[in-house]
Amino acid sequence: MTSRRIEIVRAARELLEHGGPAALTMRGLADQLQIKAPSLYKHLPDKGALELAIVVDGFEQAALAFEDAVLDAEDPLAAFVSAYRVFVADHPHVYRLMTEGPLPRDDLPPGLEERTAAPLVQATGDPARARAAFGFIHGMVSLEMNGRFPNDGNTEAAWARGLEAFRAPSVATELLT
Amino acid sequence: MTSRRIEIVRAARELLEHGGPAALTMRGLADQLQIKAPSLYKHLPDKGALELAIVVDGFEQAALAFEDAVLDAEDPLAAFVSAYRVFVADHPHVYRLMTEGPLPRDDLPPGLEERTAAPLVQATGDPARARAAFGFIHGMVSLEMNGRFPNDGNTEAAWARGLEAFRAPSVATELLT
DNA sequence: GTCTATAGTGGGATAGAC
DNA sequence: GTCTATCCCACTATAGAC
Repeated sequence: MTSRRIEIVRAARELLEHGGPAALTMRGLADQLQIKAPSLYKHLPDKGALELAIVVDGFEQAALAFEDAVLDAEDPLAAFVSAYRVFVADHPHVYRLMTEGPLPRDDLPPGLEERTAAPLVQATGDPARARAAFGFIHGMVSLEMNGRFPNDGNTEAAWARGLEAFRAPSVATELLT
Repeated sequence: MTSRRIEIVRAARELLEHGGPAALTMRGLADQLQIKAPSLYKHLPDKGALELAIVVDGFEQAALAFEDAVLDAEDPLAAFVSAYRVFVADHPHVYRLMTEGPLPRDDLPPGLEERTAAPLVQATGDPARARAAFGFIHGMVSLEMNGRFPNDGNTEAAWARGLEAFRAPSVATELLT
């Protein structure tokens, strides 16, 4: 029924991923679909709805990837970070759209944000540590994405430091403190 | 001689800070200065040069603030973070311009980037730890700026965790390990 | 579901006179 | 250093026919 809408959103996402935000225009999207721009408005109220749909898709895909990564992992935080970095590397512009600017929480499917965050909370074992880890991970991928780090060995070393700092304490470690 | 250019850049910065990136247009800037838009092009080649000038100003101001904060501080990392958060809170849109997208390194005054980063390297005592701390700090301020965190107590707790994790080891601590 | 035609807005930038 | 006049571009979105 609304399968046309799904096709449109998927095409929009490809356009965004390949050409960045500047490439995501109603005209360009219509061209890609070999229709005319005004036809899009039969399926979507406006451009904001299109961007929101891309963001929701992104969160759903990320949630699945994170859940899968943490499941049965020996080191859940390392597994989470690895999955996170893959997601960002594969869809940098979608990630930007998901994280830059305010999040339209009221328009997101209920529970989606929490679901996406849950694997990290599990991997860190503590809400405050999860938040610190989230800051670290988001900052690192953002800076990497924008080419902010020299290409020496220090970036991987920095990742390792962060993992060490925010990993949920193991039983053995807890006995020692 | 080029004092007019300085006035223009300052007005542009105010426009950006108060109205966000959408408010920074050549027309709006001209209005603010009570001149006509084409006159701006006698002082600046194009809009890119204007944005670059704002970014350079931002780095210089940040470098000064960071250097001053770390100087003689009992806890240099805490002092650095505090100064960093103040800078971002005071100039969020300038900070965005400075950090989103690639950095035009070749057009920056030589040494400015290094100078801005130096206080953090000093406060962490190690390049890899500095990079991890930078990731953490940038991620935290970005997420705070975009209203990504619930307004519970966990955000300040997360800041404290990060400080603890990336602080340069004190002599006393080193003797214990 | 798609089209044509078009409105309406806003933006960056140049030429050439004063 | 500023002006007027203007160009050219791109975009979102609507009305109404097929």
